[in-house]
Amino acid sequence: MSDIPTATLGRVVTYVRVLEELEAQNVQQASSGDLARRAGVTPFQVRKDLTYFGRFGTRGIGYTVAVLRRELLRKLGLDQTWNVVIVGMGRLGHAIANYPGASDYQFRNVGLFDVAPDVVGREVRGLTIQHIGQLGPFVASVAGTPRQVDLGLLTVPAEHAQAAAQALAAAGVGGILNFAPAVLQTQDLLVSTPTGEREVTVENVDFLAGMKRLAFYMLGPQAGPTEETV
Amino acid sequence: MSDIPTATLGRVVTYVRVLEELEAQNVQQASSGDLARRAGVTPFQVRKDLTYFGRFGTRGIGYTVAVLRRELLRKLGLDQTWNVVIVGMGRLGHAIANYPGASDYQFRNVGLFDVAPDVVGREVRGLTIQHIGQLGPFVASVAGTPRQVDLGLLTVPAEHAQAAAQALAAAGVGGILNFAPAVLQTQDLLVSTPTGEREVTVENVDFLAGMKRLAFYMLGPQAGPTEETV
DNA sequence: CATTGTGAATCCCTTCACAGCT
DNA sequence: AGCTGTGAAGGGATTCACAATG
Repeated sequence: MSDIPTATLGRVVTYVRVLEELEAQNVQQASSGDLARRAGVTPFQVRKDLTYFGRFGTRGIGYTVAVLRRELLRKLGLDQTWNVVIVGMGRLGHAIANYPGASDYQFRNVGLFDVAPDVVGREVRGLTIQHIGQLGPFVASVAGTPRQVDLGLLTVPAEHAQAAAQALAAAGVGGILNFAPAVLQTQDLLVSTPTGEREVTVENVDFLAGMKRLAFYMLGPQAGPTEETV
Repeated sequence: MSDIPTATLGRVVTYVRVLEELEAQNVQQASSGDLARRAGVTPFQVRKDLTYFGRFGTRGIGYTVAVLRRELLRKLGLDQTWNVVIVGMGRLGHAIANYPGASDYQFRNVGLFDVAPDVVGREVRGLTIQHIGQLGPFVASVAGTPRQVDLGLLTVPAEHAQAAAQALAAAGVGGILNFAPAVLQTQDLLVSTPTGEREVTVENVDFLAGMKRLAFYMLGPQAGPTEETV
C-alpha cells in the first residue's frame, strides 16, 4: 500500500483541506489548476499525486469537489474513527487536547496521561488524566478498530520522550506523533501485530526546528525559499 | 547562500541537537557513524550534509563535538539573537510563549498579539498581550538586528491566517512560522528589505497533517516507514 | 588504520509533453 | 475545445566507493 511517495502523501492531505474549503464555498467543480493554486503547487503535481490514489477526474471538465474529497478521505483512512491518547499533559498537551478540529476527521481522544501527581486526576474535556503506569491496562481495556488505540501523541519533555514512546509501543499503540525535540530510536520500539512484531511508526512535529530553519533563511541576502512544509 | 538542499538543512538542525546531547554527556569526539545513529540517518548522509557547510572533521578520528556544534550554530545563524512575535494567543499561542527551550537558541519573544478584547491586556511571562492593530507601530519601535522583528509565529484559527500573515509582512517581519492548517498565499505577502521587496518566507508546522499521515500508515498491512520528519 | 571528504552512480521525485476522453 | 491521466525526460538528493589523511 505504501509505495506512495511520502512527499505526495503530505500534499494530498493538503488537497483534502483545499477541497473542504471549496465545498464550504459551494464550489462543485475544480480543475487541477484550481487545486494547485490554492495548495501552492503546480497543476502537474496535483494530477501526478492523484494518480497514486486512483482516477477521479473527468477530461475536459475537472474534478467534482465532493467526489474527490470523499474518495481521498476514504483512501487516506480518514472516513473511520481513530482512537488517540496523549502522553504528557503540560501546556502543549492541554492545547492539543483542546484543539478544535482534532475531533473533526475522526480523531478521538480516548485517554490522557502524565506522571506528575498534581496533574493526574484533573479533568480535561470530560477525560480524567491518568498516571502513565495505567497506559498498558487502559489500552487493553479500550474497544476499537483496527487496534484499540491507534495513535499516541507524545508531548513530554525531550529527555523523557524515548521512555514514554517505549511505554506507548509496549501498550500496543502503533503510531506515534512526536512533539518532543528528540529523535526516537525506533529499533527499540516494537509493537506486536497480528502478523508479528514491527517497529512503531513515528512522525515528528518539531516547531523549534522550524524556527531554526527560518532563522537560517533570514541570514541569506535575499532569504530562502518561500513556503516549506515541515 | 541557499544552495543548500532543504532536506539537508532540516537534518543539520537535528545534528546540532545531537551534538548538544553529546556535549551534555561530556563526549568530546564523535564519528559520522556516532552522529548518524543518534540522528537516525546513515553515516554517508551525515558526511555529505556537513560538506555543504564546510570541513570540520579529522580523518581517522572524527569530529570534535564542541567545535562542530559551535561552527554549525554559527553557520545556521543560531549564535545570534532573533526577535520573535506571536500572533494569536489562544491555548496554542500560550503554550508556545511558555515553551521551555524556545528561549535557548536566542529566540526571544518580544511581543504577543491577539484580537479578542478579553485576551488583550493580559500578561504572559512579563509581556502584555497587545491588539493586532498595534503590530505595525510596535515592530517599528523595536530595536534589533538584522531587522527589528525577525520571525512571526502564527497561531490563529485557519480562517484568519492569511490576514494575520499579511499584517506580519506589512509590519516588516520577514519570516513566518505558520501553525494554522492553511496554505498561505505568499505572492500577496510582500516585505520590504534594503534591496527592495521580496516575498515573506514561510515554514508550516501542521500537526493535524501529521496525524493524518500517521493514520494512513496505520491502514497499510505492515504499516509504512518508521520515522518521518515533518 | 580508522575515518573523513567527495566525485560518480543510483534512485526517486518532479516536470513536461501529449495522447486520450468527454 | 479543454482538461485529465501518464510515459518519458530531467533534476535533485541519496548512496556508494574510494582516494586522501591525520
